[in-house]
Amino acid sequence: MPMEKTFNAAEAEPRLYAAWEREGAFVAGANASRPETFTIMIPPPNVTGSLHMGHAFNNTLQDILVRWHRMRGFDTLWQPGQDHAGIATQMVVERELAKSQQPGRRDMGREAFLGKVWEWKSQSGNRIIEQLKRLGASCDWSRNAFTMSGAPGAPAGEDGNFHDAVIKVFVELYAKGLIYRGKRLVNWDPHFETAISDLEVENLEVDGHMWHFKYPLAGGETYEYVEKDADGNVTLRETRDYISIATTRPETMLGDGAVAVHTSDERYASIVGKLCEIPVGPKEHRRLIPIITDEYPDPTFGSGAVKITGAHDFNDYGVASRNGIPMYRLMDTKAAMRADGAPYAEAAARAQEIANGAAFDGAEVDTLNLVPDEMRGLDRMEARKLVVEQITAEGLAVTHAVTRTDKETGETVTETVALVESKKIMQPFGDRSKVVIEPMLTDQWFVDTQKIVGPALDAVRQGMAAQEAGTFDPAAGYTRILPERDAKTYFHWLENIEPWCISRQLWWGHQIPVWYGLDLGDAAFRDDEGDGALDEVELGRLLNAGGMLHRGEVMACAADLESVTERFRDSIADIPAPLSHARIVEVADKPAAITALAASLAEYNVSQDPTALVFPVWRDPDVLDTWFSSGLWPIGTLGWPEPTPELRKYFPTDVLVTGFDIIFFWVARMMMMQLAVVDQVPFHTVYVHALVRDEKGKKMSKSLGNVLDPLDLIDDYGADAVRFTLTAMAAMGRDLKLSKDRIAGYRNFTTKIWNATRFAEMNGVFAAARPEGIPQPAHTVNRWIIGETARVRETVDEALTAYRFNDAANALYAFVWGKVCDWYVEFAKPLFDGPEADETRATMAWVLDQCYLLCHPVMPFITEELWAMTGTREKSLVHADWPTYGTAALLDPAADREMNWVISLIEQVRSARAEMGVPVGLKLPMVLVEATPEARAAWSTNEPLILRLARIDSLTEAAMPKGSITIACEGATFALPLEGVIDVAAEKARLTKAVEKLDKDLNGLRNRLGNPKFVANAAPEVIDETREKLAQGDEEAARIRAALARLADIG
RNA sequence: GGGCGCGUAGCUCAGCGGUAGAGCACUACGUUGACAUCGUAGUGGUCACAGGUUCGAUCCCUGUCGCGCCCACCA
Repeated sequence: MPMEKTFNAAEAEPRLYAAWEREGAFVAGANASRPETFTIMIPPPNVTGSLHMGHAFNNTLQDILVRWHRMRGFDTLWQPGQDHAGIATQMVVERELAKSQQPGRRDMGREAFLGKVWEWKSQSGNRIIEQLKRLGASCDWSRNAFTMSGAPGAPAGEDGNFHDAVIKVFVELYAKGLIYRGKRLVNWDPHFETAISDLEVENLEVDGHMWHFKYPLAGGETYEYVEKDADGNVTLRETRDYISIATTRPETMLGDGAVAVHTSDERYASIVGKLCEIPVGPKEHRRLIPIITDEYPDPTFGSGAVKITGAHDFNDYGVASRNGIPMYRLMDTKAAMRADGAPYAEAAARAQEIANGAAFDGAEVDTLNLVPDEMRGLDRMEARKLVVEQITAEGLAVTHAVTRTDKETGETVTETVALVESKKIMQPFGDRSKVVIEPMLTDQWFVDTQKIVGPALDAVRQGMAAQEAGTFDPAAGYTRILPERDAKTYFHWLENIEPWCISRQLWWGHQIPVWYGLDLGDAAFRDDEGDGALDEVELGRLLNAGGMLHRGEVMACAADLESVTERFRDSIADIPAPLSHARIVEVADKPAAITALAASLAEYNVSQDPTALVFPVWRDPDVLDTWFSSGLWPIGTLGWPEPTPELRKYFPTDVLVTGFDIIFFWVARMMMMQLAVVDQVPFHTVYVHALVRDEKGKKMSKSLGNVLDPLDLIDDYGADAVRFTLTAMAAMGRDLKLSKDRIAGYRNFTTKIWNATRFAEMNGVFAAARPEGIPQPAHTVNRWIIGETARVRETVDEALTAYRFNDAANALYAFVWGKVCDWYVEFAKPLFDGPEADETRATMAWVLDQCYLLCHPVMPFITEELWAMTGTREKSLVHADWPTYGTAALLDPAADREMNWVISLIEQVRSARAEMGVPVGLKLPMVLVEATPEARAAWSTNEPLILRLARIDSLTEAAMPKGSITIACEGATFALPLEGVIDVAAEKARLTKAVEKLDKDLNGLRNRLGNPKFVANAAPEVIDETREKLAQGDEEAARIRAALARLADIG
């Protein structure tokens, strides 16, 4: 059956992929012929994800490495899987519920909601896997992993043990003191109502305003305010009864705890330590706050005085913490002004006691609500408006004079207005929710990253040092980052690392394995009478303690409730005997716990049976940051904490291929966590690739509408073309601008290799069985192409070893198209008619096989198809043996030189013909004017090829005929007699141009060789090379000059 | 404000001490034993600018000018 004219990717690709899967071709260990392993962990796409260009790029590169190693016989594992993506997934499922008019998350409750998420996952969560298959990704799907597998509530089929790994790590790090809980200022997403990490915040510049307000000094006190210029000259001196404060967020004034000025600021030295009044809120309850000093305020900015709102600003939080300034939370979880707690008057009175020196109880962050009654429940923007109006109305806004021209009268008017500067401010937004993020003082869990960052830094420092020294060893236990520049990003972030907030107020995720109980340890529980029963007083005291337990909660961090029971036994050892026999029972929350305890104590009093006592605990409702679990991807996917054979075999993994955008999120955290947990680096090399942009260099985004969907491209051009394009453009560390033209070009390349095969097939190249081994033909052409093949094999191996994917792709392209198709196939045509037909067929069959083999990692589909079509094969191309022949053994320098001469001669003839306007169809006679014996030999060996490709009908030896074109090449001068056809002047111009160009080059070479310093200092091989070039060039120039001279005779 | 990078043919980019390459685009020609998703030939570059190091610089160093990206707490 004759081959089609082009490869039908749409038909063939799914068929070929299915065949690979049927054979189990991607299963780790399949067909491995050597003991070494090669492992890549896929960066797990989100379950909610669908394949975008970034994935296509990332996975193409991984697949190339994987397929290359697999063919080389490594026991190869490409571990696939998906990330549960806490926020993103919860968001998607909630949206689905809303769309289908189902009850919302909170209405259906946690368990039911999680059921919905799992349901969604099983229905829609596999889309990206199918898409990766279309790309040709050769992952071991039998091992597909999920970061939530094995979690409570997971349905059948999701029973891996990733959850166990995550929980175990949390418990261990907690035990080591590397995870702690604390009330800290965190980034709060008011839409999702959860904390997020620094990395999930994008800071964007927006239009904002800066207001300037007067905070009056307490009791109407005054001071002399003096401003000086840089030279110390007084520029302003006035008596003031206020301190001027600037703010972009007036609503936060309600939570101010102090005003700070710089330690060295002389302007305010006289009022430091005094009190000033926050100019907002009910007049009769204005709060007074102290004026303090700190290093933070910048005396050159604004008035130099800063209001300190510890609960709503990261800088202020630092100042407040350092100086013991109370922090008052003003907003609720939706970032509306708080509506809970006692009325404002009461709260303000308490705040004033604190300002006057009463101790601030940390719990008061949550219990004191300093939002004035009329602002409670308002959106923060509404509250801001009210605050500004109120202050302005009272005349406490700083004013300035503005002159303007009255439109009607045309007069110039000067008026005094409140000073409101319009300015660009940086505002934080949630990267998922896109809403404004609020700094919020809440209880969260943190990883003490400073304590575990050391090994992660050391490992890469060593890896980079080795890389630079050229002594990099994959087995040495360190990690290098390529390109080197990205290591700087890694270092910079890790060296300045902040504690990592890992708790999220979400439901979809790994629930934090921590249980709280009532703190019954100290005075709260006391059996005053010692009668073993609790009377009402004793009970009341206990419950009262329970109700107040903000701080004294007893915690147990353990994998499950059973382990919790054991921990509690320890922690309640000093509790009176009856209670220590209590059973531990999990309840939903704290109020329920108090009720349960009361009931069980009553029961105990009646029964006096210690086993009637119930000790209630409740689990932390928060879940872990998704990146906490994906940070364990390398060991978690291999079965850790179980000592599985896979873990032993495939860990540490080899290479991580990832985008630079998740160096912080993921790479750094994997390094830290794997080192902290199993004390090994997770991979020896991190290959960081750039971003795929549109053809104009813009980031692809839905809102810009410039997104290229890889699946559309695969439909249009085939997966191989898309892969080859991405590979050819993968210059290390540089963003790539993708255009359809480029892909079409590489699609043409697939067609080219297809048609070279088609040609071979039509000429009986595959008719005979392939002999074993590498052919050993006699003809120069065949010997030459074998050498070229050996060269490209070496180039591809070197390029892939160095992760220079584009070099590999370009070398293949240049070889297949530029050498095999352009020359070898053309040379073969006449050879098929001659005595070398057999050896040429054998050589061509071998060469094409090498093309399939070498191209397969980049273009797996078409090569597999051609492999199958062109012979009876022992195994599929996926598992065929990667060529290992050396270049030197297959290179024939004489054949090389000869073919270069032939090619150059043909090119010169073609060029001359085209320039002289000789019709392509016209065959010309050629005259050999003079030649060295080598040139004569080269001619005679290759005569049929030259005649054919240069379109010459015969060669005769004669003196230079009149009116002919000169072809000067190494060792020979030829002529194309074109009397009457050629224009002597044109030929003269052609030759003159050629000789001038040559002369220019030759002069350069001569000058260099004439420079004694060059001869003295340059490398000997460079000098030799230069001399050789000069000699060759001189010879050629001489021939052209001779031709010119002859032309002159004619002319 | 810090950090990182980039300015090479009309476009997109390789190259990074020995005198400049690819693809696309463009021009002319073309029914050549596979391929028009093709072939042949060609046009096109003070390698941003200015200094320095060197026998020699697109490549290394310094500065300038343009352009990106990342990080950052100026109220």
